[in-house]
Amino acid sequence: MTAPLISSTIHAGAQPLPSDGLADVMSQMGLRTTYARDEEIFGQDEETNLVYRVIDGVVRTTRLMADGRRQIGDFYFAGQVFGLECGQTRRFSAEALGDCTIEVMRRSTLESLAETDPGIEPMMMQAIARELDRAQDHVLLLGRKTACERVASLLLEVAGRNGEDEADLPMTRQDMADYLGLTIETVSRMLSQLQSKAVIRFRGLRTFEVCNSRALLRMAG
Amino acid sequence: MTAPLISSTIHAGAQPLPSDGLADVMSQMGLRTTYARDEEIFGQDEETNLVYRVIDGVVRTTRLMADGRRQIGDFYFAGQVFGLECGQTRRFSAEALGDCTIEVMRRSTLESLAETDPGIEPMMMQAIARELDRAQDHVLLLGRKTACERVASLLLEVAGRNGEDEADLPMTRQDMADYLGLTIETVSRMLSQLQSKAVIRFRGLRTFEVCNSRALLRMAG
DNA sequence: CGTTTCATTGAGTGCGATCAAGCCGTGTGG
DNA sequence: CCACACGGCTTGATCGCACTCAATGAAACG
Repeated sequence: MTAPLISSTIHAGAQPLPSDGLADVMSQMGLRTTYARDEEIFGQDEETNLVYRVIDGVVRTTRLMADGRRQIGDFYFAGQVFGLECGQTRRFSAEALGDCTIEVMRRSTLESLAETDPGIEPMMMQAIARELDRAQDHVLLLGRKTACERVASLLLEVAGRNGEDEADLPMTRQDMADYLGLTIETVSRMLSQLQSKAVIRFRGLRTFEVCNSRALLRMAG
Repeated sequence: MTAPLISSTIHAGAQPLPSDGLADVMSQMGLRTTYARDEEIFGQDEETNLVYRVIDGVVRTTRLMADGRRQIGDFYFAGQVFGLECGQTRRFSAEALGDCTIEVMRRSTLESLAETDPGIEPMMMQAIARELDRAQDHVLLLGRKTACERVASLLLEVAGRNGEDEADLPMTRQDMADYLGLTIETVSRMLSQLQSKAVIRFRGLRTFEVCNSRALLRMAG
């Protein structure tokens, strides 16, 4: 029986948003900003002197190749911290999927807090650890899963986020495609296919219901 | 001008191996073990109570899907730390590519050191940060690069490792394929193609020379 | 109502996978 | 020493999944 390498020493009280320790600290210090749909929150190659947290809305991090090919690194939902990087310059840009409220704080503030509070650094580590776990799942998805498995995996993730039977896709088909390493047409076809197999059912373009979660889980690989 | 979030407070002296701060600590405490080719160093779902460092040889981390599809997460060369995870159980297994010497230490030892030495935790963070950066590069490679670009990217990485004109591929074609999300046949074809374009030239099956590094860089995307 | 943007669907193509044969270096036993 | 087997790699032929190109449908918006 070993203790976890990283464990928060600050415990959160009741909170309106899903939270981790780092989010708690930020909520005491951060300034709020709003961003419009597709507005850039930070750009590739900018300095990493700010750390962010989603209050409302959804954020994506993206990377562009010279010829315009785009890869989405991750999506960040309400309560999640993003933009905490270790290097000097950003490796991704971040944009608002739709209208967003974001909390910002200086990284240096976090650092000086860490000098007196020994609980801060493990928390930052945990935030990065989550990034790493997700990136590694992403690698398996992109390296070895079929188009159908990729789409099913994303739907599972989104559906798991709000435990209800109805789930909301906050991103466009293009965003899904750029996250899954596919094209919009393939994403659309796989969604239709999953629907024709009665695994999911779409209510609107962005709202779906999981009809057979066992099948969806199996199809996600 | 902001200070880096993570900066080592212990500076390495002259060392025979490429090193980071964490490696220095381990070299004072770790026990050495040898592993034969393809021998498992740790397995998926094991506890994460040990941390490793490559002394000699090369290590790969791999992930298997239920039906046997394999994805290699990364390769670790002499001097690099691996197996430092944040969760309780391992998300990858690790095996020796060829015969290997590995240094092992208990994670709990590292943790207790961290309590007295404030330099340890930033160092662990840096080790994880490197993992994250590499995982994110890997995501772009798998999500948006062509077969040729993927192979070129890997060759660049390997060639960059030893600055000489001749570089050594420590892994089999199958390992390359499972890292790049391709098949051995495609890897082989791309290597032949790069050779026919006089971008690289093979001396043996595992030894190549970069003839046109500009072209290789361009082809890596 | 028209315009614009986003999504679906169809037809055809092509990149990388699959299936299969052969090559080559290495090791083993006669 | 050669004969043979074996594993790793290459090359060829063919297949099929996902991409591309194109048309249509469906919302959102002025």
